[in-house]
Amino acid sequence: MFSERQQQIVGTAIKIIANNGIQNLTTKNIAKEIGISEPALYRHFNSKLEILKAVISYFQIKMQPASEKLKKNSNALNKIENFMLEHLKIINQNPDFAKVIFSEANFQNEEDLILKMNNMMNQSHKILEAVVQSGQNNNEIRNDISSLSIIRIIIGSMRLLVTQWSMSGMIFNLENEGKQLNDDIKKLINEK
Amino acid sequence: MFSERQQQIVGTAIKIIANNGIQNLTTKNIAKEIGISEPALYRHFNSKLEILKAVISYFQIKMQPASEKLKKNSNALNKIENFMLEHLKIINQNPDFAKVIFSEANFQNEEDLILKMNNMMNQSHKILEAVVQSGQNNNEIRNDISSLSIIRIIIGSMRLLVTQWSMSGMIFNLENEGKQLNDDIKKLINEK
DNA sequence: ATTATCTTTGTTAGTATTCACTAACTTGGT
DNA sequence: ACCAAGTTAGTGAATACTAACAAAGATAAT
Repeated sequence: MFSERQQQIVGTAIKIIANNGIQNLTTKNIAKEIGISEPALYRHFNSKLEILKAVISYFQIKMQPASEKLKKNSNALNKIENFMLEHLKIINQNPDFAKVIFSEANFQNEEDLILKMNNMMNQSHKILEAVVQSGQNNNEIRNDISSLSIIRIIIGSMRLLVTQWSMSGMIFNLENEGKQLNDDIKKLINEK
Repeated sequence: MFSERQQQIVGTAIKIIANNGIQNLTTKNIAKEIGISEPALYRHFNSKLEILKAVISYFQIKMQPASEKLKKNSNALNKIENFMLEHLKIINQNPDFAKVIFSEANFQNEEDLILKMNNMMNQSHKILEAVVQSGQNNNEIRNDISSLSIIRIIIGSMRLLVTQWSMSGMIFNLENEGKQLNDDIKKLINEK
């Protein structure tokens, strides 16, 4: 789908966003970092917006394995645990992602980008909702709490954890803290 | 502290960020929206950065009442409930805030702004932590869950709720959904 | 096999536009 | 007469993007 040069451009864009903020994501900076001229970029992407779209696609592809964990055959709480830990594992392995994720607000006025980003998020939320509800039907997850609240708790706390990790300069172990958080959530929502 | 004109400038900046994204927050747009010339802005602020700092200060002042709820004399669960609901009430009354709040990533490369924003958040987290821990000591809040996880759940789910509300175009009632979320969190963390 | 052409990917040198900000002047209230 | 708060006109720097050309390898014709 993406040529090697295109992948290099996308990777460089992510690196720049992570290190210097999206304000410094300029065609000039991308070209300089790669070591080619600015117009050469336009041989591979029609516009800067196309590059940003590719960044989201790349992100989406990389995060896919986390959503897959929600589909594997297992009980609900295990699926959720695997989802969370896989999610954090991927981010831990690609720390640049953490800062790009939260730039969703920066994409605010680019309709296409918002849609692309929203679709990505809603997708995993939908699957997660089904998992939570089936868990509630099996008396595996507490039934006196709305599935919506449970989802908000899971996704919200996970995102906050990543934010804190990223903003702290990654001084703590993301996967360990994630495991702790997941254990606590499991304790809270499981139907004894 | 801030003159009327300064308040108008800050308010206009917030409006622009909310409606058009921070990329469109330009001195030109602020001036045009107010109906004065661009250089007139510089009679009231030394630079655009100063305007952004004022935006954060304004935000901080407006959000203060929410943190105050954590200090009022009451039991832990009530304090948390009042904190959450007050927070959402303020945001509901100032919908423009929602989009500015979680744009901390936008301030990424402005050291001063990051610090200002981080201080603001850590402040309420610290107070919340004390409330949760005292609740745990009083056997009011479950003790088998780390206070850190509880805080992440409360703040994380609340932030996600606001994000969803803002991204959905505010189609649902933020305060009602907040009440529901808080009820569910209370059920989860209270020590029966 | 050699030559000719095409395509891909790069280059240098520019474009118009926009940005935050400034210089110099004006006006109206105290 | 002074001063706060406005104006018009303009600055250099940066931005996304383009025009025109160059080189080199693949493809095709002779």
